[in-house]
Amino acid sequence: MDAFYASVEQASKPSLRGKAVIVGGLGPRGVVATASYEARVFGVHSAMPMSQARRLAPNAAFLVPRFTLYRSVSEQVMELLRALSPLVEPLSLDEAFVDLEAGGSAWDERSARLAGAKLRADIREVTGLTGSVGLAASKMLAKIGSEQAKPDGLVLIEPGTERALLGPLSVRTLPGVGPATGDHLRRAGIHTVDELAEAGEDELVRLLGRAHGHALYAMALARDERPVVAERETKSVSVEDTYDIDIHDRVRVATEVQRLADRCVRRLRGAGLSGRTIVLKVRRYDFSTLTRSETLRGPTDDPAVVREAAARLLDAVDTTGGVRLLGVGVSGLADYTQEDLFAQAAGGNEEDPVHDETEAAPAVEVPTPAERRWPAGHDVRHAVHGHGWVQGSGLGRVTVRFETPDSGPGRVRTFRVDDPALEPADPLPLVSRAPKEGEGVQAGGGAGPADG
DNA sequence: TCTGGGGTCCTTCCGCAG
DNA sequence: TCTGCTGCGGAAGGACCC
Repeated sequence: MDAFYASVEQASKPSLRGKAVIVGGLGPRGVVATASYEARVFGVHSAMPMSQARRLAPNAAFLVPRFTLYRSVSEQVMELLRALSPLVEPLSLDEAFVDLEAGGSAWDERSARLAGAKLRADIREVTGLTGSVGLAASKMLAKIGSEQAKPDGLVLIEPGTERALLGPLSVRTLPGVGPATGDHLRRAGIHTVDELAEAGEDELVRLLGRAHGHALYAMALARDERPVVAERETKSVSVEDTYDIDIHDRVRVATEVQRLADRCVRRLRGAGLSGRTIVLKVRRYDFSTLTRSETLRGPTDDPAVVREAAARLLDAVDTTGGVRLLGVGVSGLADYTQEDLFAQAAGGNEEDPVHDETEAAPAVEVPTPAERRWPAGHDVRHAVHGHGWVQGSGLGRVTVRFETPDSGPGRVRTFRVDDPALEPADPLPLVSRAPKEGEGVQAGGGAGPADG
C-alpha cells in the first residue's frame, strides 16, 4: 500500500486530501511513521525525528497513528490477497507476498498482469486506497518491483531481465542492506549490485560474515529461492516505552519496569503464549542501549514471575545519568506453561493485574476530566455537530473539524476540553458501501509473488 | 535537532560437557 | 589428570525491516 497510514488518514478526512500529512509520535521524542507523498516533497520521510519534520513541513497535518483502524483496512486487503492464493505472507500491515502460482491464478506474464491489475482495482474499490504491485519470479524481485511501482502502479520483471535490471542499482536497493552494511560496502568500493556480484562470494563473506555474505551474493545474481510462507510463528513478545524526559529516580525506573512486565504478559496471554527467557532493555541518556536476559527452567505467563525476573535483571544495570527508554520482552515461546511443575515465583502470585484485560490506563496517573486527552486525528462525535476529528488541543480547548470520509471538507469549531457534548468516537468506514459477498476477486492470473 | 515500537536474524563470546 | 577440540545453549549486541 502507498504511504499507508497517511493515505488512510486522508481517506478518512476529506480536508486532508492532497495535503501534506505526517503520522507518527507527537511527543518531544516522536519519529515519523509515514509521510504522505505531498509531505515527502519537503524532504520528510519515515524514521525522521518529528522535530525535524515540523521544521521541514510546518504546515503539514500532524497526526498520531490509529492502529485499530489501519488493522481493519489491512484485513480487508489481506482478504483480497487470500482470494488469489492460499499462500499469502504478510510482512506488515501494508505489505505481503502472494504466491500466485500456488493459487492457480497466474501461469504466464499476461495472466500475472491481469491478476495484478484486478487486485489493484479491487483494493481501490473495497478500501478507497491505492496499492502497488510488483510481479516477479522471486520475493526479492517482487519487492523491488513493487518499490519501483509506487505510488499507484504495477511493475512486472520479466524472466531473463533480472540481472540487467539489478546490475546498475545501488546495493541499498537489496533487502537486508541498510545504512551499516551500505557504508561497509562503500568503504570496500562496492556501490552497485554489479560490483557486488563482481566482488565474489568469498570476498563478501569476508566483509560481511557468513550468512549475510552468502545471501547477498545470491541476491546480486538475482537468485532467491525463498518460498512464500503463510504461517509464521511468533518468536518473541515485547513492549517498550520511550519517556519524554529521562528518568533518573531509581524507584521510578523500577516501577516502570514492573508496569512494562505486566503489559508484556498481557500481550503474551492475549496471544495464548508463554515464554522462558525474560529480556530487559535499557536505553540510557546517551542513547547507548543494553539488554539483560534470564532464562527460566520452563515457560511462564505468570506476571509475578516475569516482574521478579525483570526486577532482578534491573538490579544488574547502572542507570545513573538517566534512562530514556525501558522495555520488557519474553522469548523462547511455547503455547503451554510449566508453572504447575515448577513454582518459580518466590511468593506465589497474590495479585494478578494482568487478568484485568479492560485495564488500559496507567494505574498511577488517572487523568481528571479537565485533562482528558484529545489525540490529534482521533474521531469524535458532538451531540449537535455530529462526527468529526480532533485537529488540535491545548490550553483547555480542543479544535474539531466536522467531516466524514464521504462528506466534503468540513468546518472547524473549538470547544472546551470538558465539553459534555463532545465524546470520543469510532472511526467510520473509508468506503461507505459494504462490498457484496464474493464480489472481491475471482482468481485472475499471475506468475509470481506480488506485493500489495 | 535528534534518533519510536515491535519484531527477526546473525555474530561473537563464554562456560560447560563429552 | 591435564589439554585440546567440538558442539551446544545462553547472553549480549548489532543490523535490518516496516
